[in-house]
Amino acid sequence: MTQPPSVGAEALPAEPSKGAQTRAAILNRAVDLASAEGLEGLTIGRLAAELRMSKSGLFAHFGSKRELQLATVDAAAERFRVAVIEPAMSAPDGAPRLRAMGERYLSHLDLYSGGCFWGATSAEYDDRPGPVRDAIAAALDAWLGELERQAEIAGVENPKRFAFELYAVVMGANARYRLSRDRKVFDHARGALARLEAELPPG
Amino acid sequence: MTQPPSVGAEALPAEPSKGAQTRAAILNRAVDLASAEGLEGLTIGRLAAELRMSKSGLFAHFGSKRELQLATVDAAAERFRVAVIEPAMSAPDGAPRLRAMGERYLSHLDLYSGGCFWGATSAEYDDRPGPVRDAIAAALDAWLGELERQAEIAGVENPKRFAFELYAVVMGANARYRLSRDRKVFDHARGALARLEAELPPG
DNA sequence: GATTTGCACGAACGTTCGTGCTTTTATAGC
DNA sequence: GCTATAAAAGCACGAACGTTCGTGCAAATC
Repeated sequence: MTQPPSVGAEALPAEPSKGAQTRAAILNRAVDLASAEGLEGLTIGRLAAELRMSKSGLFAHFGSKRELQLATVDAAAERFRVAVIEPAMSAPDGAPRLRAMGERYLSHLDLYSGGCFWGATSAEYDDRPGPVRDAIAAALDAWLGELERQAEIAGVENPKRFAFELYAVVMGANARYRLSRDRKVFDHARGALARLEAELPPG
Repeated sequence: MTQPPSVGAEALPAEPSKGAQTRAAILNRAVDLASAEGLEGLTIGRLAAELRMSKSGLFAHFGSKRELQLATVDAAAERFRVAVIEPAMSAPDGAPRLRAMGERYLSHLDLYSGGCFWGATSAEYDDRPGPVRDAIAAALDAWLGELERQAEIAGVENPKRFAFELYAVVMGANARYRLSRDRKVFDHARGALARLEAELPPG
């Protein structure tokens, strides 16, 4: 399971400590749970029970529920980055990357049991001022900003509107699927993305 | 304040009893509160405090929190019907009514302090099976169904996709505005609706 | 081999939640 | 104006929440 200590070679991801491993496992589960129940509905007791550890032991990793929530938002952002942003970054700037972003988003939804983390939590916190809301807003702003940048590169006349529309279509697909459980909405979303793509100037 | 009892004239909204009035006032406030805090975050104690009545007195009107939640969903549906559906119904079938629906939705958001009730609660309940989820899903299905019907009348080649796109744009505008508080998203949404409208066949 | 540190545990705290009872107050018909 | 009934309040409960505390144990350090 664990590597023998390779003499001399000090890789930077150097054998995470037990605590760090536990923390990562907690946050991994926390992201899934919060996607389904929300960050407020995410309860320390239930999280601990699912991971078969004590409330207090889990609690000690974060010190407060707010810190747990903030760490969960960070973990979700990292997961999103790995599953959506980074793969799309290998596509060329502009139109291809926009296409990759949309498609990656739609396909990465299958990996969650509770739907898109951001769809669930942004609706939950849009009226609850504080650091949690700020963190969620910052993550979404970053994604919208990237979409807008790529739309600009692609030569769209109104990049902000284009970014909004792409966001609305994929997030709407998530929301609609969660409620109807009809996978046809993904076809509709892909159709909408294709229509959006057709708007891009040739180049 | 109260009208003198007009003799002989029995209007159908016949002087609601005290209890019915109180109940209506409770639900009116409950819709606003749930739009901001969610139907789970909606607490009987807080609702009672805001209406300056006792927890138990308010509670007696519904018998359980679940019944309060269901009644709140119904009240929200009624509010939506009055503010969006009915006014749009005065527009002719097809394209004009679709335009009215989108525009009415966007403008009716200003009436809420906590954003669109359905945007908040559908995300909250999409993973909580039960009658509350069913009621929310039914209300949204009804709206989507109406949009689809009008798109069909307007001669759209794929009414389901058209309805989804209209839904995604206006709901996305709500979600995006709640988080960014930038009213420009409504301009983007109206631009997207115009582009969608341009897709309609002439007639 | 002794000591310190990192992690996790169980028990208990105070608070808030929904809910059930009983009593008081307000309303509406004779 | 009295009375039956409906509406609201008062009070207490059990459960679940986040949080604190003291303790046990294992690995690491000296």
